Amino acid sequence: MKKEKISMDLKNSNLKVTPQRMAVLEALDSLKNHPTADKIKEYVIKNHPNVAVGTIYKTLETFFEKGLVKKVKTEKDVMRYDAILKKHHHLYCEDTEQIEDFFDDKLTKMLEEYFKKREIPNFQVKDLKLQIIGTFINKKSLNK
Amino acid sequence: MKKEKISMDLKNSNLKVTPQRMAVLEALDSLKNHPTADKIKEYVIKNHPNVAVGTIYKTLETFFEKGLVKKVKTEKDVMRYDAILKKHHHLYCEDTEQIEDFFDDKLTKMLEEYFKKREIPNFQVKDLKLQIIGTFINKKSLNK
DNA sequence: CTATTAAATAGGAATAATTCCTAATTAGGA
DNA sequence: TCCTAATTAGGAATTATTCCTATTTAATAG
Repeated sequence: MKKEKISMDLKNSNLKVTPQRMAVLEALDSLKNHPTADKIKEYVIKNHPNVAVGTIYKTLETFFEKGLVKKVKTEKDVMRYDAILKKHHHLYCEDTEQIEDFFDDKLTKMLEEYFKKREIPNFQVKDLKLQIIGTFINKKSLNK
Repeated sequence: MKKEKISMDLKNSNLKVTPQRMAVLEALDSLKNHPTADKIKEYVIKNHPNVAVGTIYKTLETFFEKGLVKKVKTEKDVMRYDAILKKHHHLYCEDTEQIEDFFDDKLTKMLEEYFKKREIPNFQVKDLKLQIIGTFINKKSLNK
């Protein structure tokens, strides 16, 4: 069952299994597309009305420290969270807030290979994330 | 002279040349390493004590829209500004706030080539930025 | 099952970053 | 020199996030 997997994730990170943390993980699981803390808050509170906002922020920060979520950096000034841990890159829409995951093992491998050969002075590379900026071409909206 | 170049930049973007905008551009020029709005504010106000904070934010936003600066978002949740427009990538330190520019034309070209061949469904690529995450190896601090 | 205790949470106040508002000023063109 | 749309000052308002402390709770050992 899903809940058991979730509480496993928590235990593996030496975190106590609390309803609040479960709720945040559920939210992250349901809300695709890199929710803001605000969206997560909304979702959590819908199901658990008396979870404190501060708790949600703290929980997200804890998860981030333990590597259970990642933060997505954007040009906009709200932080967004990403629960998908498989290596991937992001497509950023120039015009909207949309951010999509972009999985491409060949690309990832190419980048890794590149930095195996190409040493950067005084810097040790640990992770590589490509920001692919552009526009989504939605066939339906061509006549806008 | 430098000031003339700056006011050219402004005119080319259809922006009026005002002392406030000159001051912000000067600040961006002097403050290397991706200053926060706060650092820019500090610098501007040192030289022009009665420039309003709102004006600085608005000016930065205007510059961003016109493409005179770029925004860099970090996991620490403050926006930082980047006046260097030559194509480049960024080195992010995992442990500190440090962000460095990383120029590598070969890398840039490799990525561009890759996306010329590799079409992404419903998405038109306009820009590619690599986030290189890792740690700076400072010889002096090895004995920490 | 119960007691213990360190960790986690509620609730809201405090802070920090950024945006918004309006009257006054100003740059650039006529 | 004048006109007008654009810009700015100054500060209030908003928004996102962090911080604080008394209370509660999950995990562990007995």
